[in-house]
Amino acid sequence: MARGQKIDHQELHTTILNVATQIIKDEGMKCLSIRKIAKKIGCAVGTLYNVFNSIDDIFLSINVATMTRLHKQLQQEAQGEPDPLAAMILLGRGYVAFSRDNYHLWSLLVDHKMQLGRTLPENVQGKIDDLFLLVSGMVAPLVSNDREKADQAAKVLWASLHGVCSLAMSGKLDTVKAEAADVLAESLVRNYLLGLQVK
Amino acid sequence: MARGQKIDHQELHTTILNVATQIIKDEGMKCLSIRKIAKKIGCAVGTLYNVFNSIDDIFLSINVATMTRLHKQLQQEAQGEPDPLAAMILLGRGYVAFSRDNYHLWSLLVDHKMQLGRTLPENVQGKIDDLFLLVSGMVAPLVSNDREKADQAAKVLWASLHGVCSLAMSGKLDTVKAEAADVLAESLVRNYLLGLQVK
DNA sequence: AAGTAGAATGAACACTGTTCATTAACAGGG
DNA sequence: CCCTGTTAATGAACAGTGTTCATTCTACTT
Repeated sequence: MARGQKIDHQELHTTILNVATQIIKDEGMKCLSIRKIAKKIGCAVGTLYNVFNSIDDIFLSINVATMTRLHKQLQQEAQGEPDPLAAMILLGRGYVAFSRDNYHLWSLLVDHKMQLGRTLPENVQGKIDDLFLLVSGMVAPLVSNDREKADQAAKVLWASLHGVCSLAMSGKLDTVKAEAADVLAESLVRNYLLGLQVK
Repeated sequence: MARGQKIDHQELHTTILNVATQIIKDEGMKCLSIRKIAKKIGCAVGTLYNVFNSIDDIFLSINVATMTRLHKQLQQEAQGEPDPLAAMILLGRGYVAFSRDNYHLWSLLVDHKMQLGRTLPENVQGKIDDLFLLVSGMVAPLVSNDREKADQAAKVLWASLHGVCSLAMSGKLDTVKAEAADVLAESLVRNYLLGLQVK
């Protein structure tokens, strides 16, 4: 890329994200480096810093995109199922499926951590909230639309689903393979929600 | 340390682990480096490689120690409670407390991943199994001592507890602070186990 | 045509884990 | 007591990492 050449800033932005996303899809986040992106694009490392403040910003942007896709997929997965419990089980299975089908991107999503002291940018937190609200809204009918109860249940379910996928993926659940994760997820969602309704 | 000087191999081993553990406790795993350990001990970097094969081996050794402590603490926490449900709730709270009180060490435990293709050493997998068996044994009385049911429930609970702590710690549960994690954990354990016993 | 603003550049810096030829200290034999 | 292995501590060197910034070149304005 010639010096001083004015290129479409927005275009470069998306190119960087596309290239970075592809590397992560193929090789995982540990194999992503600034120089690798620059080499694949055909520009200098410094150029990337004119578009993103740090490699962390690139990670965060990718995560926002991943969460947007996840949200859409979960919505589609559960929509049309009138029974709230059945819908929530579908959502659980959908989450497991997403984490399996997007292993490296999902790993980035859950493994990436802010450096100590820094908080999540609001657009990232917003996406988290969106996902949380999706779950909360689905749980509400099961707890007499008690907002507080629904929020707590949603937090428990969301975090638990995350835990099941997380341990299943990293092989830390002993003999549990990725295929079995959806069985665990269904057991989790069904029994937790049943338990909530006991008396 | 003078060249060629024969020092107690075992002593150096534990010294390295102690120093590394202290750094992680104070600053987190991202701040641990081979050179930092060497500097604090007062030896060369190469010396560390005579004792450990890689920095990953150091991480794994620390994780084994952490899991041993966690196992002991959970055992103490729940022992003496005759009611299985109440005992399991105690275990859940104990787990949350441990992750709160040992933030950096616990983070290392859950964040550390084998590089692709490599599997966990058997002593590490053994410690995971120990913890899992602890939970499985406690759940058994609640599912008519059905081994298979108990194993599945233990997997669900263990993974879910992990998820609750994980998201609570990283601030990804929105307004949920670390103090509230034990409330979520209790909700999780109680209602899941109640649900399991419905009908 | 000259001047200016802006961005692409890549060398440089301070780090990382890991390797390995060098070298110093010890142990045993003559 | 010296000499000779053997052993292990050493730290420079290597190939990486993210990040910075003075330089340089282009495109646009006056």
